[in-house]
Amino acid sequence: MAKDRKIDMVILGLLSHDDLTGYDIKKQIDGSIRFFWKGSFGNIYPALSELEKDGSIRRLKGNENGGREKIAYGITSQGKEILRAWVRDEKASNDLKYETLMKLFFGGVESKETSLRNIEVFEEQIKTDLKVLQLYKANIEKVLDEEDHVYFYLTILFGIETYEAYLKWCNKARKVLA
Amino acid sequence: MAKDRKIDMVILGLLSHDDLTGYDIKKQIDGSIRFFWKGSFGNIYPALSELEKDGSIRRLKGNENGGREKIAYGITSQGKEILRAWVRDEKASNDLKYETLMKLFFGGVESKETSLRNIEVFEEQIKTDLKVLQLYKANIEKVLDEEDHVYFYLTILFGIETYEAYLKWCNKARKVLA
DNA sequence: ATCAGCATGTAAGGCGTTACATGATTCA
DNA sequence: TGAATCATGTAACGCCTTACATGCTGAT
Repeated sequence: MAKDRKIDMVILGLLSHDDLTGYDIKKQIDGSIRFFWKGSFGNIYPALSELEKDGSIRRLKGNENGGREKIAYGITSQGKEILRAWVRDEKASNDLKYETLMKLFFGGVESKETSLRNIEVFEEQIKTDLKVLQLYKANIEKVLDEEDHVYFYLTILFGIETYEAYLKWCNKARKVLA
Repeated sequence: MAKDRKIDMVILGLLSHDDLTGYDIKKQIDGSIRFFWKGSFGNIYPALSELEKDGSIRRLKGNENGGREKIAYGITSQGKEILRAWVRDEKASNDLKYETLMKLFFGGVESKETSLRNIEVFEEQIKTDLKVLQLYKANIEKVLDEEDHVYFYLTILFGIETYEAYLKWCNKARKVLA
């Protein structure tokens, strides 16, 4: 196992629900997972190779539709145990890098309008993402009875709660600056 | 200039207020800046060398107290312009990695108690940090009339707003899981 | 005298981003 | 036929973390 490569856990986590290809995994990361973790092909494919090598996942031969090269993976019992051990481990590092906040922190070297503009750009991005989250929320509330959906639901609630806080702050910040 | 090394901007930003040593910079990062950016000695010292080499900062000879080795740096006009150009640049990447959320997202592979525990650990950390932020807030509100303090104040408000949202979410999450 | 904190740096190794390379399939 | 999307990978390069190495200063 890689020492500290969390992308391994994203992969194991996703494969614990379904068999997936690297491309599928990327799509899921870019969908709902991107709100708390990111990944790229140059990241995912090497991780898949290594996870296969040490027996945490296995390559599946299910290539039913013609000659297309498409490699799906499934999790092994070893992989499942590694995933569980990681979930049980209490320590978790939440590493936040807000370049927007940094620009604001040093905003004194430029005009007030510059900082207001930086806040505006941030706000627009948040509004866009918040709409996506609210869509997810509406969709999942229809199927909330299934046990596993609860965990997805909680992460969406987290996103909505924090994004709304961001927007509240944007308004406050505008007033303080003015 | 390094391509995409934001620690350069932290350094330039701090030096735009005061002359500082690498050690001072580290302390400031570990203080108020750590809420939106992090840095280490292995990060800061090489960055200082390179910033000096391309003329964005300069080494100051002010070593008044005896033979102690202590290297303070000051920003140059070139460094100030680089900092300003970066602040003016609208694009900013806010890169958030919440391992806690990831553990929760895949919480279905373990017991409900495990997820509740992970939430609890997160909550405790947030409560600790929120107290620090509220202290900062109280202290800075005494001197808010100085123009430059406004920017620091805004970042503190950001932290408080989001951390309070985290705590609200923790309570919701507990209810949803129960 | 000893220990915590001040102070500067280097080295190894790991991780990730970006760009590139390649080719198949689907739909207009 | 051409473009978009599906699909897998590699290579270069850069950045950061961690651990290590070294020595001074101030307080008890």
